[in-house]
Amino acid sequence: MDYRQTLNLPKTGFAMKANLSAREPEIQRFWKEKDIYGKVLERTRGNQAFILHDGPPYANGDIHLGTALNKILKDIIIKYKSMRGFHCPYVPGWDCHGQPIEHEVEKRLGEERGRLDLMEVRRRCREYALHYVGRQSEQFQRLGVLGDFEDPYLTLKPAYEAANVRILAELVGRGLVYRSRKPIHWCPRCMTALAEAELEYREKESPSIYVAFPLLDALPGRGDEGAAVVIWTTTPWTLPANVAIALHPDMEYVLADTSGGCLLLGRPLLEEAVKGMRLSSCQELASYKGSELKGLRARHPWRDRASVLVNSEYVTTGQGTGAVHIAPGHGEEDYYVGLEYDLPMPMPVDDAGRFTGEAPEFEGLFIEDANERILADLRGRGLLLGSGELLHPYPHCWRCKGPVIFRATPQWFIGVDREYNGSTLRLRCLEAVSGVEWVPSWNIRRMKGMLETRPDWCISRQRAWGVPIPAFYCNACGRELLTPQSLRKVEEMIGAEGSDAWFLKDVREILGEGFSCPGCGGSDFRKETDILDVWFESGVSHEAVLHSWEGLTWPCDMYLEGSDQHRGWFQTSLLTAVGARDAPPYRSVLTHGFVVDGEGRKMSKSLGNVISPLDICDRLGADILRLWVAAADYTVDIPASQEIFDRLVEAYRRIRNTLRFLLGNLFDYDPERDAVAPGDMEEIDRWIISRLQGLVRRCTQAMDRYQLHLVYHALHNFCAVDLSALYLDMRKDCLYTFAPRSRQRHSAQAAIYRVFTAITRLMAPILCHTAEEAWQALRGGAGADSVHLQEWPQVEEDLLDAHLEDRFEQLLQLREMVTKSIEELRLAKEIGTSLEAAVDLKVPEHMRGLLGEREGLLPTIFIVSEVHVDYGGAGEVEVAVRRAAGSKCARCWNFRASVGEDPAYPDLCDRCLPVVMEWGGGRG
RNA sequence: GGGCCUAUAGCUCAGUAGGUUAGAGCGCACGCCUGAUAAGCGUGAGGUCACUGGUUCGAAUCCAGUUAGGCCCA
Repeated sequence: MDYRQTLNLPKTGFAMKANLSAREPEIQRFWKEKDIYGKVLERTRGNQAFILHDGPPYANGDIHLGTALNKILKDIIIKYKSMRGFHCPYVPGWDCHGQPIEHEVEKRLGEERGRLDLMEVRRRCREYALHYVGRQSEQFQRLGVLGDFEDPYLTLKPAYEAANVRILAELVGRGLVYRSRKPIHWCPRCMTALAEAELEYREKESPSIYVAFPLLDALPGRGDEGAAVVIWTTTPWTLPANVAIALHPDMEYVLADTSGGCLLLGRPLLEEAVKGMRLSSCQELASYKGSELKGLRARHPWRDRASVLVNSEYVTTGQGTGAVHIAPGHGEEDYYVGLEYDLPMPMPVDDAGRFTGEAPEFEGLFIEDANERILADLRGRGLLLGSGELLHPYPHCWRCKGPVIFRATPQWFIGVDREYNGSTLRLRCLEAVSGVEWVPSWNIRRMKGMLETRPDWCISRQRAWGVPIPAFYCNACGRELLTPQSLRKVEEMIGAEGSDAWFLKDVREILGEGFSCPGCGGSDFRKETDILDVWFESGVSHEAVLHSWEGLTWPCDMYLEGSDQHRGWFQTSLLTAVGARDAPPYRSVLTHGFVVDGEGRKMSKSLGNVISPLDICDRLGADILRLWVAAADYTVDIPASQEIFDRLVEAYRRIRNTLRFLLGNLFDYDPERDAVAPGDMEEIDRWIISRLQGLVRRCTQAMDRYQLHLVYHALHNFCAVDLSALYLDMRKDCLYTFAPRSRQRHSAQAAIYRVFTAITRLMAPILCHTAEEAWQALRGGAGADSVHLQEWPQVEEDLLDAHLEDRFEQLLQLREMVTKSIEELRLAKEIGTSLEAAVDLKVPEHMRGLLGEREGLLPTIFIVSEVHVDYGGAGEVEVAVRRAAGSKCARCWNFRASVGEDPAYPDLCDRCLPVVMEWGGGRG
């Protein structure tokens, strides 16, 4: 007879094959239909808040692994905190303005470019940004992220735009905003500023010249020998704007008597320079350290002012003479040297790249055309020591393809060292940083280091797509008008109508009456055309968002972004918050590393090692991606590779099958009807319940420290070892073969029920879809609550039984010896399954305490048919395994002497016989 | 070149305050089972703790340097 149907074999609709790519969208629909996000907020309303403020990704392109990692981390933390009872509204946001979008739109315009007016460009940029907001929103939700996706914050919304002006007004009120010049990339043909991303680097042939700057002061310890310091440059046209010559403080400089005169050159570059200038003789006279020469003056080729020798770490030994010509208006490094030494910044070049009256010798000439004249002039003065041509990579304009230049233009700045109320923004920020919790903790070093060295913040951009810098200029005297009062007017307007209004309305419409120039008292103004740096825009998100969505708080509890944001959003947010609101906008800052490949190298198209999160979702499922996030120690680089995902899929399967098996054994269990209190459970069931408490404790501690990978490992280990390899394997005999309503089986089921309902909740923040699917499966689906509406499991101290666990630890050690012995027999082909084995233990007397009362449990622990214990052992435990006596019971597969005792059921053992009788009776 | 950080089995991670033969899971190899079955179980083999030097009775752990890699800056 086939006794299969008399067994309580597992039954469940929870499929072994996950098919996540199809199932997850269904679960997400379920969340949406039931408004689970709203219900979670409802459940926690009135509780303490935990606000994670979303850093806005840029609305350009599809999400990549890094963006996915970031959003999943946030989502896991929010789901966990919500289950812990915190009120966690999550408002996702997008960075919608800025040069990359404008550049993309312009590229697509093609022929139309140039014909479109500013407003049309802005309209198209807006369309473009909103398109990608929609797209990324769907992609984020596909990852299982829950949040207020119906009403996200967008930096292009009027209310958000107004916040920029509000913060700016505060900064202006504190005297932190000023206007000054700074060199930027400039295309003299298009007459426009260019961003780094708009540059195309190509080879260019430039003049390569050596120029003598005769020293006005004597060298230390020497008389006046008419010595000259020699510079090398590829941009002769920047020489009229020269104000200094930079030497490396640690480099050695040689004074040499040469065929070209008495020259000062850097020692490491001496040979090359002598060759470059074709000098026939060169005799060393003296040598100096760069730091010794600081402060000496040289004669400028054309101006009355001296060119002063300064020290700079920027000077390299790669090319040139070790003496670098400095024109602060024509180079970024030059600019910083200028700031350091408080040098003047002449700018004799106009918008069209022509020399102005500031360089009368070359006035009217286009810079490239002037090179020749400059060379001739220098030669005439005897200052040109050598000239040639050089092919080198040089930035070109993406539009007209011509070479671009560095040119100082007026910009707006936030001064970090301006004093107000007895301190500066820099110092206040440094102070504020100490009150913030940095995770990992060493991030405070990085943040402080960057704050200490950062320059003033240039917040203006010569662009169309963004929020205007709402300044006015007096048409009479040119002076700017930017006051808290004028800004309030603009804030009102932008808040009501959006930033387009700035461009559409004239000054009087915006300002109204009552404003006059602080310089000349005039009342005729024009508008600034620059817009704000997008970093300023995202930097005011705390102001724009945290006050404006229900339930959010200022400051918030956490910012969570990649470690690159120390220089980005963490810092810009801190500057605007401390500058305008006198406090940091966040209580804690958590950072993660960057995604790298299996070899630890960064992901890049050129390396061909890029993995798309959307592709992973389609092929493997979002839960696999979430498992990847949870499994990695994200404080450092996060590796991603095919192999890693393969391993994660295996791990996922293990967890899923464990859930499935648990569910399968609960098919006939009713927690109301069949419950068994832990105190009444079988010892083995109390053991797994106790182990479960340890798991809950470990997971809770790890989550509280944001150490997700410890949760993953703990959960996986629990499923693979405690449950699959041990508890469930040992308990199958009871679950399958005991009478369905027997006390022992109910005890096992009650334990399994507790385990199941706990681990599904433990994994819910991470495997949010799978946990939901399993949770629904337990209740048969319809009308069930979401697992995300459940509370995080609590450690039940009274169920934690260290003594019991210790006892089981010893039993499991015995088990290990037994399984090894069984394996020997199996290898010898004497037995197959362990139920074919009988075990004889010879143990010392002192083990009677451990084993005496548990002899009946030993066959279960070892999963064998028979165990005999002899307490007459001397020292070591001796294990002997032999084939079990008796015959195999056709139902429970144990080997029993009792099989065959009942002629009506000759293949049943005495344990199965009554169960079958009852089963038959129950059926009849 | 500068700042911050990382390096433990093929993979993901533990390794508490320097102290026995460095752990886990997965993968792999071999075997078992066929009542978790595109599952489950057992046994086993894998590590010069990146490298070099130092401190110490003793270093994966502390210090210095080197190499490789990441982020930011130049």
